[in-house]
Amino acid sequence: MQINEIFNQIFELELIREFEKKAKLIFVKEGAVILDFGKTVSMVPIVLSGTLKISRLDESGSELLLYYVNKKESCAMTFTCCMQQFPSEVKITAEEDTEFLALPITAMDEWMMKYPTWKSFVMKTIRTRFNELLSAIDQLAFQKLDERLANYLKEKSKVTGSALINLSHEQISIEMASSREVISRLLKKLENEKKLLLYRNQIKLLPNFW
Amino acid sequence: MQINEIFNQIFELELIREFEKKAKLIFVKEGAVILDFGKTVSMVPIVLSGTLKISRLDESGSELLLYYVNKKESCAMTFTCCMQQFPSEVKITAEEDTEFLALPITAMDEWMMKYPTWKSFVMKTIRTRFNELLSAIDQLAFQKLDERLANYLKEKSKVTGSALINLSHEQISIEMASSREVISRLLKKLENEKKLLLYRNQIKLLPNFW
DNA sequence: CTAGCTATGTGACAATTGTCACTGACCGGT
DNA sequence: ACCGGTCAGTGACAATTGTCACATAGCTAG
Repeated sequence: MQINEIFNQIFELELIREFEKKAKLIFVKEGAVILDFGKTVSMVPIVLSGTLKISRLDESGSELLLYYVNKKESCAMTFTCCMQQFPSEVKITAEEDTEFLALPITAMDEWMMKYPTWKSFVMKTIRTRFNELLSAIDQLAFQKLDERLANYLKEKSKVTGSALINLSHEQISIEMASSREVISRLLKKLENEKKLLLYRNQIKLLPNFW
Repeated sequence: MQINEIFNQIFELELIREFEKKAKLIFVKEGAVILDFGKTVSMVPIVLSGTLKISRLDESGSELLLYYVNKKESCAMTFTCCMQQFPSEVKITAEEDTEFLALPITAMDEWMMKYPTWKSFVMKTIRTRFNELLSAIDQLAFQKLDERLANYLKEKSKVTGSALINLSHEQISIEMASSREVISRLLKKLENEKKLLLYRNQIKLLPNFW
């Protein structure tokens, strides 16, 4: 069975059975909002295929990309929020068409006790997400926008597994909490340096970029 | 007994007995480095009195204050690092003379299983620290330096419980990953707005500041 | 009291980023 | 092929932040 195939290297069979019994399988289209900022966390997602995007909003509507949740991964902040019934501090969006298991929050605690693999999965998730937030902080505090942009493009390329990035300059500027014109300028600079090619709604990273 | 007094509202007696048996009581002077960036985490601190400062460094030696650990609190990142034996991503310094318990990392896991109050303490710590990192990100991404500075001063004042802040402009600029002259300028502006008074190595926040 | 260190104040200027205004390019639907 | 919308390019300028140079003030050890 599909779920089994995906997780049998990570979790014990018994836990996978629990997934099959208690989790809901959900399919969302690219762009769908799975959990909005401030909403109550009602489940913990664990991705089967596709990618979820975790981002932070401020009052004025600006956005900032924090990290991606890929296949076999989950989001640390839903763990900690849900275990104590707090509203979400982040927004979760489908970066592409995505299939995930919605784990019931009521089971989280029980599974932590019962399944060592689940506990270590939770701990590992928390640790890696902490590090991703620290990395976001590093970039904001210590790097200039051009370095951040290069990094952003590398991340996108890694997530999609392609050197082609299908985004408008405006979308990029939103995810980086900057402005469209600035991003256009910096991209143009990178194009002049022969590191990438610009098209409408698309950027092609050249070998030189890496 | 002292430890009991501090923690008997939070933890079960049996766990406090474990503290007394297995934890080491450590006293450090202001400015002491408890754990340096990249070093192996050898214990989890839990503060009895005073304050620890958690900060992030980059390669070039710049620093950025992340958050404080006050009385009865601990640092989430040492939990997750130590449970899986990873090097520290942050630097821990004594913000003032501080007394803390050094909990043995070997006991963390066992206590999580055995003491519900410990488990919920860990979860609560992780959640609040996540939120503090998110708040740091918010400030870096969405706020200007003058707002960040005002916020920084408020935090300092809250931690020390005083409207007098004993820091040079240079120290502030380091913790905020900015430069001395810029901080001087912004402080001067705040002084002109009658929000604070500037002295050598000291800043006095006025009622108007809040 | 004074020499010397450290802290602060400040003007001038540079670099980075953001904003505004406008142009033309591209693209899908008719 | 044309229309209307979205997207990208660009110059001019503003705002923010960083850097440099130097002056001055305050503190402390001797």
